[in-house]
Amino acid sequence: MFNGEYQYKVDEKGRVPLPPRFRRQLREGVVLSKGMGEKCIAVYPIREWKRLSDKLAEQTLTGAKLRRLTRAMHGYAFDTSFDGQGRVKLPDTLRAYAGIGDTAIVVGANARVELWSDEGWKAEQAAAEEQASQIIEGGV
Amino acid sequence: MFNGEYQYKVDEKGRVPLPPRFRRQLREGVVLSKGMGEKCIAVYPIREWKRLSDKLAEQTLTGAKLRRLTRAMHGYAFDTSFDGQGRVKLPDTLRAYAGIGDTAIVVGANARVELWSDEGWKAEQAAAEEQASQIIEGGV
DNA sequence: ACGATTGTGGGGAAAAGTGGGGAAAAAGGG
DNA sequence: CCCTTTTTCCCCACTTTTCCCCACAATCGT
Repeated sequence: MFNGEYQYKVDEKGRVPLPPRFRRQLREGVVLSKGMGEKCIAVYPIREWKRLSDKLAEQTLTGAKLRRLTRAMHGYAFDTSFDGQGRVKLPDTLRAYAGIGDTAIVVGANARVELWSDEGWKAEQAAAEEQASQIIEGGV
Repeated sequence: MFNGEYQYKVDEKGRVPLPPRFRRQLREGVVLSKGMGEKCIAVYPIREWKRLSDKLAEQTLTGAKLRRLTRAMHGYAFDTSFDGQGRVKLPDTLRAYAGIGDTAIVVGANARVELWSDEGWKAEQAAAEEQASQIIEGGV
């Protein structure tokens, strides 16, 4: 269970610290991947990643679709771990995809962690707030 | 289990490095073949190749179909290994088929590895992402 | 106020990416 | 069949990048 929002610098070597509170749950390894749909990097504990992977594998898909899904899942995935200072190196492709420059917003999102650029996160926040108010107005 | 996306140069002798993290799983030998359906080169660990090959043999397929599949599988297959620097020589036919010029994208796709041209991979990315988001939105 | 933890930076050893040389093998022509 | 030419394969070498460790300063908690 991850929550909270943290801002960190991305150093010249492309490393981003993970919040100390998160580290215990991520010690066994992490998988970086594209945030599905959103322009961010998703960080999964290795176990959670396997769970998702298995779940998708259960889907009975044939031929081309299965291959595509496999590619989408594993092609963007990158398993790694953090260094002694609790930092992970971001692969260039993912960093570019999320538009992360020299600062990154680390967001706890329940079972996963997300990494955002400042601008991306602001936009997402705005969108989320908008949607939330709509739902609340509507009577949930 | 292969994952991640890497870009490499293809040198003048047609050699492509395999990502170091893949090498241990490929040390016993690799089989290069046509990506089934897609315009890429599939790279299988020799064991995985044998498994697929056996699976194909078990299938109760009638004459012509079985022969076709067998040809498709083995006709373009090329078993080889990588050199001391972790590079494999791409057969010209496969290289031409995948449209690989002087750079190649190496993609981990679970049990196999795929080699793409820059353009081919971009196109496939778009298609795969589209489909994946549909499946994910709809299911998990 | 003090100690422990954390954010940030950087140095250095090791590994990886890239290119090329030369021997062995294969192919081709006389 | 043999010699020449080309290709293949293995190894060496250089440069860049990566990874792991140490260090300092700021912060937090007690």
